[in-house]
Amino acid sequence: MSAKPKPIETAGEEGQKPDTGLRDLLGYRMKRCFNALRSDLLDTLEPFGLKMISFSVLNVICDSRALRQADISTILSIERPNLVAVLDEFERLELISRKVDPGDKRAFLISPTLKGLALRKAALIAVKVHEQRAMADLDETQIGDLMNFLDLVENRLAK
Amino acid sequence: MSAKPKPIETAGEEGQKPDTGLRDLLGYRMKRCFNALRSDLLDTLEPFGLKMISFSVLNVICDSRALRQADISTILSIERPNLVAVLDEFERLELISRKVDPGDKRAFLISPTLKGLALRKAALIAVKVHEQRAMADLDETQIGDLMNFLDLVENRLAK
DNA sequence: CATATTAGTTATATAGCATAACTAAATTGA
DNA sequence: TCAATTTAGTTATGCTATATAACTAATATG
Repeated sequence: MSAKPKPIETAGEEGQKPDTGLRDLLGYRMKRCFNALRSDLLDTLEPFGLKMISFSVLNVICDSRALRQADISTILSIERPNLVAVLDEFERLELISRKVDPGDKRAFLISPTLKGLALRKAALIAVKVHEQRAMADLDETQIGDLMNFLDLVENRLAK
Repeated sequence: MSAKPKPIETAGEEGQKPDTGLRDLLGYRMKRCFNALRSDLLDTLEPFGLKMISFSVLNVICDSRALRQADISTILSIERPNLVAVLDEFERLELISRKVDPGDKRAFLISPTLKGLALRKAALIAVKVHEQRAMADLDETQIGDLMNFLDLVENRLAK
């Protein structure tokens, strides 16, 4: 199961990738892994004109209608200013609509258009293919464990 | 396998974090987790004047002496241009020395100074504390599994 | 109603990653 | 041998992602 290929690495042997010490660190492994995943995901999203953030934003908008911008920020843990350009672009492309909240004229209610819903559907399919490729060496149980471990670390560090 | 575990999501129940669909995606969870980890790690490294990349670079230099810059780039999977400023700063701070390779006058051999070795040692201790905090909810086996899973995903996506 | 808070925005800064193009030195191969 | 190619390091530059301060307009509070 967990049989790790312990590399001993006492002396003499100079491996081609002497990142030995760093390999013990979760942060280092996660950075490497996330980087590979991010790069592949960006390639996957490129045909849809989406990036990581905009993909996430579009998904949230499509899953729960009539959110306010601050809600989206909170849900995705992104700063409000960083959301504005994404929504501006979405609006320009007619993927979403901004409607003034009748009950609070400061706020906008964000809703997906049919075009937005269609784009998200298509992109999500592509992303799921990408994910299956990324996790091809893991079985269902391992995938569940991995997801769970990531949540545990994230929540542990949550301020 | 067509039975999608769709949580129906008709009406009424409005979860506080409706990132439902996204939660199924490894990329989304990993991004959130990595983000939390990265933020905490940056805080950890700040007293040492280090960032994620410079910390990694310093570690590699301290673990295997007399590397060329291109070796460091390859080991850490970073682009050569992005290494230059890091090494310039390290040199300025007298953490490393650049010596022309006698066998190839184009190349520099990078070695840590005593000051560099000391800084890396101190920073590594702090990082290990940070890591223990991050993984406090995981036992040894789970940590090993998590590391392994990350490697599997990274290697699967390696071009 | 005066004050404080909130929603969205603008401007700006930093970290990380990536590519093209340059120079000097080494390699190649005709 | 020497022209052409490749390689090591560098410079310049751009983009994505994240973060903060400060502004405006509207709302909430005391």
